[in-house]
Amino acid sequence: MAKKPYYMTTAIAYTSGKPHIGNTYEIVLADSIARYRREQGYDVFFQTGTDEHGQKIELKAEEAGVTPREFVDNVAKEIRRIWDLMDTSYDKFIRTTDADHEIQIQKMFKKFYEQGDIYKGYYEGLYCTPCEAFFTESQLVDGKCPDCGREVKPAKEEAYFFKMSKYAPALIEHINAHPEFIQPVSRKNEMMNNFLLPGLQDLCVSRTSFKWGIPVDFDPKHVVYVWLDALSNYITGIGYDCDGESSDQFKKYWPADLHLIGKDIIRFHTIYWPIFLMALGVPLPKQVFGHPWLLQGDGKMSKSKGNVLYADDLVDYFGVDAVRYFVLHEMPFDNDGVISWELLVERLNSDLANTLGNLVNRTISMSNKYFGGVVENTGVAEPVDEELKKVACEAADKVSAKMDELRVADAISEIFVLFKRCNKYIDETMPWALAKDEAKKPRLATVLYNLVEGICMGASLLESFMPSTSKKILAQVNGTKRSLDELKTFGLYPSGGKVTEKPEILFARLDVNEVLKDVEEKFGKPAEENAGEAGNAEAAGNAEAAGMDVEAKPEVSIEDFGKLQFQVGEVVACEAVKKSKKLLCFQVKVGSRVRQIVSGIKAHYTPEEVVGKKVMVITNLKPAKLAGLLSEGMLLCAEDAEGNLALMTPDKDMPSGAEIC
RNA sequence: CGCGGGGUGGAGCAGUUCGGAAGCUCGUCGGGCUCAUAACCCGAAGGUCGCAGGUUCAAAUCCUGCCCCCGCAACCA
Repeated sequence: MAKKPYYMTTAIAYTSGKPHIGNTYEIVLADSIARYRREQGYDVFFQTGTDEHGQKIELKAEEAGVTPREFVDNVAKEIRRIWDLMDTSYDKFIRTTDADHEIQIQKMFKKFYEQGDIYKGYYEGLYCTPCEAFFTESQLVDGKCPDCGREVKPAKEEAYFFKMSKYAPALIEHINAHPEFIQPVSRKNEMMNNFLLPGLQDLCVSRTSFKWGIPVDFDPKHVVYVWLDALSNYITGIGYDCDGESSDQFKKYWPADLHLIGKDIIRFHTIYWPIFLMALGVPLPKQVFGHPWLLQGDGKMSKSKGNVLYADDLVDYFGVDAVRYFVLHEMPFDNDGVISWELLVERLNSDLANTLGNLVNRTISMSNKYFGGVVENTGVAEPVDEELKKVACEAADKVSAKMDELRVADAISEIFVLFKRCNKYIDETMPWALAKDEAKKPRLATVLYNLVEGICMGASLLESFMPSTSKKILAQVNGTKRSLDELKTFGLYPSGGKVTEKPEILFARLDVNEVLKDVEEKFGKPAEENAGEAGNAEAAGNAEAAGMDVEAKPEVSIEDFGKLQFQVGEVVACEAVKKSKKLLCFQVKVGSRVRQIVSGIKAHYTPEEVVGKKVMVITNLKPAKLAGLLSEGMLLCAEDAEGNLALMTPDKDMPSGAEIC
């Protein structure tokens, strides 16, 4: 009987930079699902890849002084290196810069155009020529360009639009008819209420403002909107052809069984993507699952705080499987998870070293000590064995039930229930006591047999989540991996098998403080302060004594420096910007002129306390519009590791307008 | 009134769909055991389930109002 196909994908990673642990989480999650589905007998095709077009990448490449192509090649390589490091079993790694993908996108775009789903229209607005940007009436400042303050004039720019509204009713019907389509279900209402029911606007699906994208072949000054480009990877990657020459692979695997994505991009996957597919006449994917996020313990991951976690750094400390275990275990079904060095150490110690590693180690040690490593089932059963056997035989079904709901964290927990039960069984049977009585040797043999068997069963289930640990354990006890069917039976370990003489420590315990200290040295900053007990005061004290290091910027010449103009300004008025959490709007007198400066320091200063202060201002910064207010310059502040700000003021009284050099 | 998520013993979370004895992991304390990676097993302490009202025989769960935290976005020039 042919295996049932199962096609699943991750979102493709955007190649704007190195992926952090949160991005890496998705591929590991997907991998565990893919592996388990294979275990369940599906013919799985698991696709991941990279999304490589767009203005942001064009800019990043420019900053880095390389071509976009070189830039994405580098990043894609790095992403793939990390995916491989994490032992993920993807079948295909697609890149949106692949030639066959690009050709299909062009064909699709043309098809949409020819069948009237895409029409050429105009993006209308008020245009500022020097800034090359459109603005709406409400964005203007005094009727002028909010960026540069110059005149704007009505203009329109050519663009292609997709008629979303045409397909909206069909999509609404589909979502209602298939409640499992959007997971978790709480997201379904969000999509319906916020986007579908109020009415979809036509989507602008081409850009002329940058070049790094797939050109529209019949109108090359346009490039295809990145989302249309990126989403389509799910079909182009398996051989979809717009002219009806799709591959056998496509026919076999489409529609996809699962799109696994972050919760932030559910809208694109449950509205735009289905509509594009409808327009192509291709069936819709069966399910889109928006997983939660993995957050840093102390909040936002930020490069300036130096606290971004990367998979490869974590792997250096804990190993691949421990990191896999952590991200899978710590991530609940529909809530964000938390990750930090401390939590990682805690999980490693308690679950992996203590519960699992120690179990395997003590079992093998006893087998060697009492029976020279030979594991024999003498059949001397006692009632106490039943509970162990029951837990062992039910484990596979319980794991499967959780996996079918995509509750991966819960599935792993079920496996650990078995390992914990094994540890308990050792205490119940007290093998060391049995060993003292020669007459009880047969019973002792059975006890150890049962333990080895339990470990084999648990290790087999572990394969989807911690593949190399699973292999290591089975190798140490000289067992073979069981299929899910075989896991319903207790006692398949061949009697007379021999375990390894020297059990290797699977997971070594780590000392939290040592790890933190090490991390601090290696990354130059505390990864995270100990919560509680004088942590903050102490941290502040330490920072005071040690100073704080920040990421160094490239050296600049005196000429570069000279381009900036700093002056002393006097705050003559200040008020909070309404509707803004962070901004204060200052009137700063610099020389004879009073200029308006908007600054994000509301959390640190009240308007009253800053009036009258002399401050340091960059006066030749290009004006910008913040919250609709023109800001001409920037107030300089010092910022500490906690993000506290202090305005810079002159040491002695200086007249407003005095140049700082 | 921008969108969204959240506030449950010291920490991290489940439970909220469809009211019905407050649960899990870690930590702490006490005990047991000694095969093992100071590991394992048992037990205990510890919670006004953010606040205030309401519905109900019964509310963490339903309703109303409020407070606080966090993402995203706009606006950390």
